[in-house]
Amino acid sequence: MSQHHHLSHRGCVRLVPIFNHLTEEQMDEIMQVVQSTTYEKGELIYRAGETSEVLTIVNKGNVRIYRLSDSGKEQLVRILGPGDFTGELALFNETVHEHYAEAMVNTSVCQISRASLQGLLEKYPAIAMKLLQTLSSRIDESEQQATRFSTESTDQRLASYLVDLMDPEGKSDVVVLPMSQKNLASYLGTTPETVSRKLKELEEMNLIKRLSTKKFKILDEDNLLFLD
Amino acid sequence: MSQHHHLSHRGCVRLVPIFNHLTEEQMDEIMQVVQSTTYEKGELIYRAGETSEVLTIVNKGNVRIYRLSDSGKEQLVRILGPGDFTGELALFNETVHEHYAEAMVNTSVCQISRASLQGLLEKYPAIAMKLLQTLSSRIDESEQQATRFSTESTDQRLASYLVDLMDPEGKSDVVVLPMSQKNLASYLGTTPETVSRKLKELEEMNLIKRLSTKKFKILDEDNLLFLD
DNA sequence: TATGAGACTTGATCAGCATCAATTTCTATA
DNA sequence: TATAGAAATTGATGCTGATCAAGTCTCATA
Repeated sequence: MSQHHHLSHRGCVRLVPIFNHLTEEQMDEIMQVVQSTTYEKGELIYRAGETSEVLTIVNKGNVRIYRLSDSGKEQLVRILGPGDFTGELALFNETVHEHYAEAMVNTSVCQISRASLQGLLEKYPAIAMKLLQTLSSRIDESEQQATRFSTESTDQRLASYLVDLMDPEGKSDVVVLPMSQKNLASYLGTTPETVSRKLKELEEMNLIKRLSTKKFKILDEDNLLFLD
Repeated sequence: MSQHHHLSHRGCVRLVPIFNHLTEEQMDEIMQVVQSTTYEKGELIYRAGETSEVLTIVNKGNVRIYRLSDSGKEQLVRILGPGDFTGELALFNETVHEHYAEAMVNTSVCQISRASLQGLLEKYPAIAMKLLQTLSSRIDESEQQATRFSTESTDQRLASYLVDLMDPEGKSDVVVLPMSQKNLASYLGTTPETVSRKLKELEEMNLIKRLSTKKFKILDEDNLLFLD
């Protein structure tokens, strides 16, 4: 693991929703206690089974969070971008990680220790509220994902995913897959072969149009959500 | 909705992990701000789409939390018992509920408003830590559930579920299904017919033995987790 | 710009499980 | 304890999507 301590934690603190509502002075105070670290593409930030004393916040780059099922199959849980954090389970519950966290590209993160965070929470209850908000939303997303797995067909999951990718303002009907079809398949709980076939089907039904390998135009949002 | 305000909130506050680490005086203080309410069997405590200002803590009884998928199918998310709480998404994020919460039997709950809770969090940061712990664990459970849906067969999910039911001390190898096969099917993302058939298969493989309708003896824990 | 490795596509096959339908068993309550 | 309504079982059938295999395409790098 390559660690470089430098002075640009500023981004981290300023970036994250859990801190960026604070005043300048307060953010400066937080910067005192965060540690900056970088990881090379492919490096693991943590592994399932390890303990840890820190919350990890992505500053620059992307991190792939995945799980192994009891039977050893890999499932992509989510992809972190700048401002997202991970490691809360091991941190708050003082247990081991259940995930693997892997840098997808060269990535810089900030880390804050349990003790420091606890101090901040006591001093600034607003931070706790932000954390509670974020975690509640994550529960919601994860439950929604579970519900989709258990009640919807692969077509529908893929179609919902494409619609979710559209920018919420609806300004653009062009979406770009943020990951390979292999990772997408893992995220959607299917295989790369099936993703490829289903994308083709959706195109044949004139619901989407492929613009390039990873770029698609959404032609008919309503019917995408109404498959079957 | 039948609401009875009475004086026995005591149980609620004493019961929940998020409060029961406090001193007697502190718990008394909290009792001042919680409201007790009862729901009859079958009553909805809240619906998806509603807003709400309260966190709901189960005092006595059971509450079924379920979701509807985009296409309208019902999925059981979890079942609350005494000490469990719900409503955090709508409360913390000031959005609408994404769930339905239904009393499975006559149930009494305590509710605490956003404003009161916020006050408590500021005064007692330890409560925030407990909430963060609980929510982190829930994320973990939900992600694990999603992973099981996406990577494991119905047999395996059912078998894992039975093993999870065993008391963690491993003192007893007899488990009792806490819900109907219909609800279990919904929880596991399958159909009642399939649950029935798979239970029969597991019994024919001598991995479990049915003692009564809802009671099973686990004969071979290791192989239950090693199906295939 | 050549080349190899990984990403994606396409085809053929087949197992798992949903669905529909018909009983049988359980259980709450009169 | 009788009985209706719900829950669970069992059977028959068909579809979805996994798997294996054999390509083709893309792109980073020498």
